[in-house]
Amino acid sequence: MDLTEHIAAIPLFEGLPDPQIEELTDIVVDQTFKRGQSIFSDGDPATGFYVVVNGKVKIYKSSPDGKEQILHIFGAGEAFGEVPMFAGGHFPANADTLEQTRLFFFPRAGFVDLIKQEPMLAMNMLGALSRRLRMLAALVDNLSLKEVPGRLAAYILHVSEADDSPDVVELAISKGQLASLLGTIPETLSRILAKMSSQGIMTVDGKKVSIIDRRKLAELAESGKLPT
Amino acid sequence: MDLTEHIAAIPLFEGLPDPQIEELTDIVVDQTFKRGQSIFSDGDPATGFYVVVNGKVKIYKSSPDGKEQILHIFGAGEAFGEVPMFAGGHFPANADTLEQTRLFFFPRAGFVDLIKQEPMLAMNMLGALSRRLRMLAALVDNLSLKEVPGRLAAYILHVSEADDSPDVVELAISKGQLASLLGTIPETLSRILAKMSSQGIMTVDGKKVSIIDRRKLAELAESGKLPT
DNA sequence: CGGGTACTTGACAATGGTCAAGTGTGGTGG
DNA sequence: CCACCACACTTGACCATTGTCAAGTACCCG
Repeated sequence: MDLTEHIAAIPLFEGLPDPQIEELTDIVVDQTFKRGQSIFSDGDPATGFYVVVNGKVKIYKSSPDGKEQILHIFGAGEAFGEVPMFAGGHFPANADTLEQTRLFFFPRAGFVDLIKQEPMLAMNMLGALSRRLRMLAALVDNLSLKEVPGRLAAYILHVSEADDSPDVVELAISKGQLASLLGTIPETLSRILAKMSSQGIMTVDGKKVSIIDRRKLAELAESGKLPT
Repeated sequence: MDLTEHIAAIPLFEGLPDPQIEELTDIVVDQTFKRGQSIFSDGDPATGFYVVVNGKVKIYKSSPDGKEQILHIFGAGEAFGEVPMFAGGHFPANADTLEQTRLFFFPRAGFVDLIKQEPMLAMNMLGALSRRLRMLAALVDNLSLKEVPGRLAAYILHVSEADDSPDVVELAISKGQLASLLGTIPETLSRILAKMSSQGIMTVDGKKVSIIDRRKLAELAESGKLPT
């Protein structure tokens, strides 16, 4: 699979005529990062945006004392770092790889012109940003209106549903990262997993979570509380 | 000031050629809401989006037991409810007026076509969504990584800076709404305002907040803690 | 077979939410 | 013009959730 095919396969570029795909192929920068490397940091000036070819990237905010809140985790085919192209000019958060990751970097120069010429590209971009807004709104909802057990329940259900609702789901990320995504710390997550297991809601074995009582899980996700 | 002028003055439509402005004038629906009315609810199917002519609108999520988290507050000239036009099809949150408010409603039909024809409109829309993402990312950062005093400090500074940094700022919203915006409740906000006053950081008189020690406020906003 | 990282568990402290009871204050109607 | 009511805000006592600090265990990678 060569560069052009890779680029044509990116959802963001779906429906783009071939000449434009070629144009993108000319400007793309192919980069590979090792696990745990920083791609950019909050406040860095942005000179373009990225698409994940393979691997995983976390977008996160961090506080002076080292705590992190993950905003998104992006996998193959997903774009990130577009916001500064349309507002600001500097990245609004940090990006690190979670594993070895291959990225396509598209320099800003010229890309904006391409959008202006290609309504399809603009629409795809609008769709991508809109979905992202939806996700962030859901995150705020969770952080602010649910307690940790509720957030965890919602997450498990979300993963299960995204995978056609099997009762056994595999966590794609480490528990430490999951804690950061849920806005808590590993200790708390660990305790809550233990409590949910002991209450017969699910079983946990490493990264494998088996849902036993989906109804109780759903209740919990609706801001219900875990009985003591 | 007639409809066309109003529409031409909306930032989202900046740079649009006159014929398109006329087109918008033909499809716009002019609506007026009283204070405290619901414009749409989380999950409602969306048939278009809105622009605030005057007044104030809060966009918020709410939990089954009635708690609310405000995501945004929009004033004159700002658009909201565009997300479902590009992703989903239903609103991702609730919208209520905070005071008597006049809105322009733009039906979805035709609007998407207009975007495809007018790169300028697409760019404006991308800018609007990008700024919104930035704001939400900042909100998540605050909710997750700062305690309430820090969030309040950041809010006060933000308002002050948006107004060219005067030392006396007027709260645009009620303290109850501010509590919801900061992800807390009126009781807690009240206590923290009292504490900050007694520590000589600022004084509060109704909706008027006078910043006394801007340095301490800035420290606090950087995730510092309020000394007991 | 190390050695470090990830995870778990325990005891403790504290932020902030709940419940309850005031204290204004502005708007309305008598 | 004043009384009254609703509503926004404040204050106090209490307690639940969750973060902190400190060990200890399991596990993966080299």
